[in-house]
Amino acid sequence: MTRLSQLLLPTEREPPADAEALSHKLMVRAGLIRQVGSGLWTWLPAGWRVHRKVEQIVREELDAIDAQELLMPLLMPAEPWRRTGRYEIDELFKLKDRKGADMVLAMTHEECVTVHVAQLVRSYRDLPFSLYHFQTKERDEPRPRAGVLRTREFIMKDAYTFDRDRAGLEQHYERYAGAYDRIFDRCGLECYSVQSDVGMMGGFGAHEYMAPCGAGENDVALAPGYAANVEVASAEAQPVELPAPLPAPERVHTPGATTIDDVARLLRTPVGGLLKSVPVVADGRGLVLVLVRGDHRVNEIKLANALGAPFRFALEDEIRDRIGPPGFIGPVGANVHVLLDDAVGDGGYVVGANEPDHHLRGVQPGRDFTFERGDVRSVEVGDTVGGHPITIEPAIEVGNIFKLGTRFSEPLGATYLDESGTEQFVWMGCYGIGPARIVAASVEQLADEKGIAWPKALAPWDIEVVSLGKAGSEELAVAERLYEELCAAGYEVLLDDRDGGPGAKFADAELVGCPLRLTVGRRSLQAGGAEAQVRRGLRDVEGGVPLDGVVEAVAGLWPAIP
RNA sequence: CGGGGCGUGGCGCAGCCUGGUAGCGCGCACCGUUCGGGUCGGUGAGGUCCCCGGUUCGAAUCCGGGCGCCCCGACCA
Repeated sequence: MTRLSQLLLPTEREPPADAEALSHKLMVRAGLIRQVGSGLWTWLPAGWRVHRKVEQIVREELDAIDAQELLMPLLMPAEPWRRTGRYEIDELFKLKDRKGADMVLAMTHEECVTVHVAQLVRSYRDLPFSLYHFQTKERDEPRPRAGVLRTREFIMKDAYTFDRDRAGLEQHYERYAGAYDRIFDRCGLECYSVQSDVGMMGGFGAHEYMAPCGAGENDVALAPGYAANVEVASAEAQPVELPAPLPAPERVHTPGATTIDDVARLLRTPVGGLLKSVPVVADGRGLVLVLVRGDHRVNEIKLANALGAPFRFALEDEIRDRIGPPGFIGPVGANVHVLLDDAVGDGGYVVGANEPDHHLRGVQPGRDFTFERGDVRSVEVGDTVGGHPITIEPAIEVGNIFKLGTRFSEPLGATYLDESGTEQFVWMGCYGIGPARIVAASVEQLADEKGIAWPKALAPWDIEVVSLGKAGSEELAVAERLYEELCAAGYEVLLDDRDGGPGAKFADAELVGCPLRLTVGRRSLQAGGAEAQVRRGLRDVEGGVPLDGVVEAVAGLWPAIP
């Protein structure tokens, strides 16, 4: 049913009072989604059409790389989650069935799929293969937000690959990376594949697919030929004008100057000429003094990777006992291992003197203290990659791919026998896409002040035919005819056959955002046709389209419409 | 989990401070009007004022407790 007079398409003039994000406001206003509870949303008919468009693109591209679609349940026994150590995750919804057995609502399906593979795969002859499904995920998020961008229940396409070894996994991974590029491209989304942190899942490598948009939750560092999550990004730091090192560190009185800014002001030194001393305690390594330039910030993820272990910041007492008075600590003369950030260059730096109210200046790394190097700082706007300054943009993660290795096959016993009859663990990869996020990101990226401007690939309907006449009018009769002909030609068409003023109809059409609008009114009928307007950019098509031969005329316009 | 805010017809809000008949705009229904950018006029329907308890002759309003929702941060397998 695509007559607006009968369609449940509740458009609103005003956005919900509590909406912040553009996509949240517009998707509600355009009648695509409606909230049920915190992080819980109903997809109304128009919204669901868009969601299914995305699903179908994903499905076609995955089928094209020989992935096999199946469907696993949402509700499952807790047992496999205990075995993988993930039962304790706070976001996991836990419940009991009537017999008192522990159950969970799957937040992802590694456990489920691996249990099957453990049972079904016997031999290297059974490998490799890959499976995927579109299934609801349940996650008890601490803070759902921004409409459909971060919810407690959502549909995810999750895929899993199964190989006999690492080389097989690498191949599968590359095939998926290719499919993902094609998917986001077909969706008309601006999207970057960025190196990402493997996080607590461990694993052997991961990429995130990031769609830049204002409502994004992640920050991505971008330069020509470069894109990375700021969590792991590396770049060349802007240089700092530094004095040469003094023949020996000079002790200077800096009463009460416990912050970088205090010291820089007092000593008239650029902030980048100070070294910030950050004492941390790393698992298995003990106390480590991390040094970054005064104008830089320690990146905790990069630091953990550089240390090769999780860490925590040192406590005041530990600092006092092992190094010096907090606020005045430094590497010189301290009996502590030093990790020096890569961005620290040559020159005479200012560091804490390890005694109250004093700093040292003219300090030269290497001469005055020994150190280990590491890239542990967060990149900043103005840093460069390959000579190009980077920008940092917010982005929404619309997909990810992840080399799991044997993270799940080991605890769940997914093994096969190789040619020699030796039992081996299956090597796995996992690959996610959130269709709802693609929808929201598309709205964010392409909307204008009038509303949503769908790309052809995602639009709920290809064409909206607007009749400006009331019931029984010639305008409506003509609009009906165009509608029938275009439908018969294979277009998805929405007909605005409501009794209403032109203003309201145009406003709704622009809000809902179908790529092409045909308008049938008295004016256009006198000109012998229907007016045509491309939604993106609101470009009027010169001369409109004729009443006889609309299908041909639209077919002519269609390829040029974004 | 820390911080802030909000719950009053479908939506957006006022009223609360200073207790006394529950209001406005939009939307909706009907009549007329208009008919190429959210027409105009009239009539009308629609509300447990989030819930429970307390104070009071009387509570949307004051007090206590609870629930829900949003935003910022933390978190995000």
